[in-house]
Amino acid sequence: MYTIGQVSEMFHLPISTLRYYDKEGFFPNLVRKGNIRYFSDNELEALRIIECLKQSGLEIKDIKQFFEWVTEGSSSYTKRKELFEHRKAAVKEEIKQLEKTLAMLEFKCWYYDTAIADGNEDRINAMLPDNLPKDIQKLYNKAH
Amino acid sequence: MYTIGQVSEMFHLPISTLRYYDKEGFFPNLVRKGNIRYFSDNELEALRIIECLKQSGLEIKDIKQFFEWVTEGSSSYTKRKELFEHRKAAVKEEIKQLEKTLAMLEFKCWYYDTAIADGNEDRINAMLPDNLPKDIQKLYNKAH
DNA sequence: ATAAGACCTAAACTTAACTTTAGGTCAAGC
DNA sequence: GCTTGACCTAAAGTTAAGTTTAGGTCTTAT
Repeated sequence: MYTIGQVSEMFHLPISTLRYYDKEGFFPNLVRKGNIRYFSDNELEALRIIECLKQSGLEIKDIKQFFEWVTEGSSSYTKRKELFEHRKAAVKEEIKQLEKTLAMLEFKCWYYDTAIADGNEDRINAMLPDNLPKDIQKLYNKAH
Repeated sequence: MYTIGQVSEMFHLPISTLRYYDKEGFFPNLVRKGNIRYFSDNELEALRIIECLKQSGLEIKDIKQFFEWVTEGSSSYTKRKELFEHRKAAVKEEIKQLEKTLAMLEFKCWYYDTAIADGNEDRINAMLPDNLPKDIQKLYNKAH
């Protein structure tokens, strides 16, 4: 059993955020003793799920919906599974996007390395858009 | 040369967003004829950079700063390069986080597959936290 | 010559996800 | 017995990144 201050430290989340999550219904089984919240492993796992769904791009109101399904019990297993499948697809897509972004950033790092060495961008501009060094051309094509 | 409507279609961005970016100074070399904006390849590349920096997690005010550096010319090459290096590190970190998130989502998909097959979560809970099937245990450990 | 369609501005509005404020309870240490 | 520190609530405030509104211009098709 942990107090809100302990959980705040464990997850590096402000206390106000934990209270806000509670108000949103994200801890359906949270126990209170004399108005004070006590977080169990159950709530810590809920927090991990919240962080996961948030990182996956889900909005707070839909995370709320998920916890409503949890309180409905086994009849909502299928809905919950579909939610996770959709989030899985979304995260895979997001990673793909970020890899494209990364290619652009790596290209730009080379770009400025070269510009710094040359003192200007003339030589680079002469190589664009398809006479870049082989590895750099790959990055450029991925990013564009 | 493209009108704002054409660029809007090409990049799937609302016209209002392009005007907002312009007002923020993201197109330092944009040409106007009789008050109408004309976007050249130059501005399209600026847009690609904006999208890239935005995806990398940079805030609008810092993207603005970047375009101020661009107008300063070659004296800011080093600053610009450092910006891209930092964004590169940030995106790599973000991808790592998303891969952890993905492990959690894959674990949860297995979890609900199993719960649906069993009609309850009892068997799964008996396996937690370290008697899961080998592959699933890997996902679980990565996510926790 | 008028209606439609693309463009323009300045300024007010929106939305999500918190965060801050103002005020209060309660237990422990000095 | 009083102050400090950790907890509590309800309600107002914040912030970023646009979006919408209300008004206007200019060109082109009818």
